[in-house]
Amino acid sequence: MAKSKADLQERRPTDVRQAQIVDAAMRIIASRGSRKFTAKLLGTEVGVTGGAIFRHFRTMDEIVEAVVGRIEEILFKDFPPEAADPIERLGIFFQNRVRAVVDNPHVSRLLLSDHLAQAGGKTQAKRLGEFKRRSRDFVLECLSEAQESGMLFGGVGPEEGTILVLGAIFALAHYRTGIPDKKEVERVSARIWNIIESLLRGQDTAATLLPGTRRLAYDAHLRSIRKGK
Amino acid sequence: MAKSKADLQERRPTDVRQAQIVDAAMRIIASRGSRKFTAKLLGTEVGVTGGAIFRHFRTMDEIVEAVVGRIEEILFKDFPPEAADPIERLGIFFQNRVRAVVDNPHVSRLLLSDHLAQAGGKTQAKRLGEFKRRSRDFVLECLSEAQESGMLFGGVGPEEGTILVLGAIFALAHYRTGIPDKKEVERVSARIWNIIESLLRGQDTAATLLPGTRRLAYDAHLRSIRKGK
Amino acid sequence: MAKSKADLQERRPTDVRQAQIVDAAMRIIASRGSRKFTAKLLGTEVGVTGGAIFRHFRTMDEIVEAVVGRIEEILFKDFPPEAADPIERLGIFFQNRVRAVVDNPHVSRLLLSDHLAQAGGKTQAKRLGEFKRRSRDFVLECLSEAQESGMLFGGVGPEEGTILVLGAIFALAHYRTGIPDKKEVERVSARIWNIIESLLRGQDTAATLLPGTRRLAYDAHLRSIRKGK
Amino acid sequence: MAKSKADLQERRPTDVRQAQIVDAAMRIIASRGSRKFTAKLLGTEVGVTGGAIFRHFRTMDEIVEAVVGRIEEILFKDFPPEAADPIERLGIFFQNRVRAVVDNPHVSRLLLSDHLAQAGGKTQAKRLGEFKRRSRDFVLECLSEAQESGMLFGGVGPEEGTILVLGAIFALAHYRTGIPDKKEVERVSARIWNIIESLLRGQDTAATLLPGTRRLAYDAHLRSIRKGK
DNA sequence: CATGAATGAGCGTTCATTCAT
DNA sequence: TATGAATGAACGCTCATTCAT
Repeated sequence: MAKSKADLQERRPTDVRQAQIVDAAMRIIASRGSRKFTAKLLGTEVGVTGGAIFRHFRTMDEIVEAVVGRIEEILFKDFPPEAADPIERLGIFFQNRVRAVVDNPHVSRLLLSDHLAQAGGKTQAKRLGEFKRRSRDFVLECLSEAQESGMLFGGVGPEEGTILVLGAIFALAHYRTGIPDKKEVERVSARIWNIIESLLRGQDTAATLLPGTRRLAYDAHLRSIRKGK
Repeated sequence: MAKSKADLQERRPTDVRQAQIVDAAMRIIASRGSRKFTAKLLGTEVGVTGGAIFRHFRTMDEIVEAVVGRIEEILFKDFPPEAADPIERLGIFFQNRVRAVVDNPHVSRLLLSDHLAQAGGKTQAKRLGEFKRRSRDFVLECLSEAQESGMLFGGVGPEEGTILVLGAIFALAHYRTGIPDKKEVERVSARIWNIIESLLRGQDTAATLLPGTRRLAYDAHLRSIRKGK
Repeated sequence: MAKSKADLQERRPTDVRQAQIVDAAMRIIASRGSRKFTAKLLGTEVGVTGGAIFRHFRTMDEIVEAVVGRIEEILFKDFPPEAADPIERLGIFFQNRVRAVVDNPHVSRLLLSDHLAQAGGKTQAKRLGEFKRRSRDFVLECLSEAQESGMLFGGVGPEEGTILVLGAIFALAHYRTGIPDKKEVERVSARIWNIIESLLRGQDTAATLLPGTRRLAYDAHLRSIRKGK
Repeated sequence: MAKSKADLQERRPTDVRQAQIVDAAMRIIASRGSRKFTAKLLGTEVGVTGGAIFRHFRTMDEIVEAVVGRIEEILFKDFPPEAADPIERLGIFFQNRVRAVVDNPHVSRLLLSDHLAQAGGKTQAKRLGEFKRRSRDFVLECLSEAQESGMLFGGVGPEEGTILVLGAIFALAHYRTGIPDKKEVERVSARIWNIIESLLRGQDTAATLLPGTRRLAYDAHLRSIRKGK
């Protein structure tokens, strides 16, 4: 209780401040827009003056760079997943990605919004484009592999599948504007994947909802995530 | 001969200028970011000086307001569609909306990017939120109605359906970063809808790909759009 | 009397303001130092706000560039003089240059002080160095030519002569810290040149003070300057 | 081995640091300009952080004050010289001063450039002005005394002589932009003084170049300097 | 209706100076 | 004695907005 003063934001070492600043930057850019991404507001958010920001980052662009790096971390944690079955692999990616954007609501807004692209220069915009491309390519490859292995139901091509999968992730990320109940989102996202999976495999959707033996690996993954929480 | 000068951008009446300005504003915000959304650049794009902008709009915020209004027009043209069958109705909406965002690439970027929300104040952000809500509610209602009428396949609830439908629209809007071939996007979007529709109706997807009589109304709509081109 | 308002600094066209700004910049840099060379003070001096400066020059460096240009004009007006006799030529240069730096007291301080070199970048520093070199080379060449023609008294080489000539100009420019009486400076500078000339020509100094026929051209030049006043 | 760290710039007593700081300050102001005269750079140059500077000087102005003091030392070392003959006295001053500014190139630039006047406040500017005045007065007095003693050749008054003497010092200090060969400068400066002296004494310059007995005192002084090196 | 000079607020950044460590 | 985080006041520059012309 003698440390009541220390609880306030005073004299943190640079590495701590850097993390705080990157956090604040993500919050600001995502929820208040790149126009509000100013050194002063950044300072206010971490409890220092605007000028003090530049003790920890040389320029504002450097902060954007760090934010983009942080997004990459979040987005591509455990990427790419390693399951033999390409559709299973896709399912793991789906759940990971939904989880990532729901747990980090700023990230999804950041990515879609191109706010970063304008806050940072062309370099950062390019990196962000790469993130999108890398994700899309992964999905496309999973589905192409599935198709080549004859696992993909004839009515759905890799291209259409990609749109459905990525679209569902987008939509789940933007599902509720307010702070969503993560539990609920998780339930919905599980149901969504079941639907997509059965669609891809060309099964009777109803059958998929009563999980059979084939889904064991995926279910195990899901359980491990839940326990990890 | 004497009017050679007048052919250039000089001394247009306010209503003409307003339209030019709103156009330019959409272009700038969408493709160069809200940070570049300045009176000077706006002026340059329509061929006047920065100061002249304020003859036609009192403030920059007023321009944002007009841009939001324009987006509403584009997004909710022919909305809501009027088909008796809720899934058919949804299909028409799907195609209209995909068409709208593909024909107006700025709009899709604008909407998702919340650039407007930051350029304008909270009022505009609210309006944009309304647009999203109105669209989502429409989809949800279509699917609820379908469910109540027993037309919705049991494996897919209205909520999941909504996510798939909206997600697909998102994904199609963002499908290609460059300027997409509209023809191709249209083909893909048609295939996507077929997949979604058969999924919703619980049919064998393959069957849907061989259009039956039930899809006549929708196909008629599609044809009318194509002719309109 | 109805124009009392117009006398104040209000709404001048860019070219007028640019001249005012360059003037003010010279004054400030020369007498208050490059540290005080700020947009705000510049603005105050010409009667506008600091920000308004940038309507007339894009950057502060551009202002420094203009100042350096102005100095070049002042320094190298009527340069090089065209007299057949190299020592006469040198005399004209001497009087011109003394006149220039006495009439424009800022220039001499500016040149010697390297204030400009730091206010501007390396480019401007180089240009200023060129001014010095060009002046020294002219003096050196006059004296070398005189020597080759056998006109230079043996006791004084071109190098020593150059130092005496340039040094005298320096010293006259810095002669009085306050605002000097131009008339007096002119008288002194004429006497100085007489001394230097007779020294260079190896004459009895006293003889030179009683101008003979050989100095007619030079004296004519001096008279024309005096009339031009 | 254990003191390898201590060999670097670490934890010096204040007096040592103060000297280092004044040195660094002179270097910086003279060669990089007063705009670069910052606590941080000063710190870097002496091997500490910017903040540490203020352990040794209370303010930056105090450093400037010390620099000015240092300049005074350099400039007025062995001043005024004590020879009976006023022209001889002047000659000693001349050589001393040329030597001082050539040996301490920073000083000459510092003095002429008024960098200090801007780095410090008005107080320092005044002191620097005093230095100039004191030097000029000394020269003027030597020449007046010579005139009163009938030693000054009639054609050259004390005022004109002062300008020639001070000008030559200026010019020698600025003679070469790069690092000058001290030996050569010394030779040139000796020749220059010979010329000036014979001019002042009204002698045939050539005679002066063959040093006679009258110059013994001065020559002795010169020799003592050379040995001192 | 349009220009272009001006204001004033604000932004990124630097810097002297202070102070807890 | 030194470090390095912080403050607060500039500074260069941009921009929305106003207004005389």
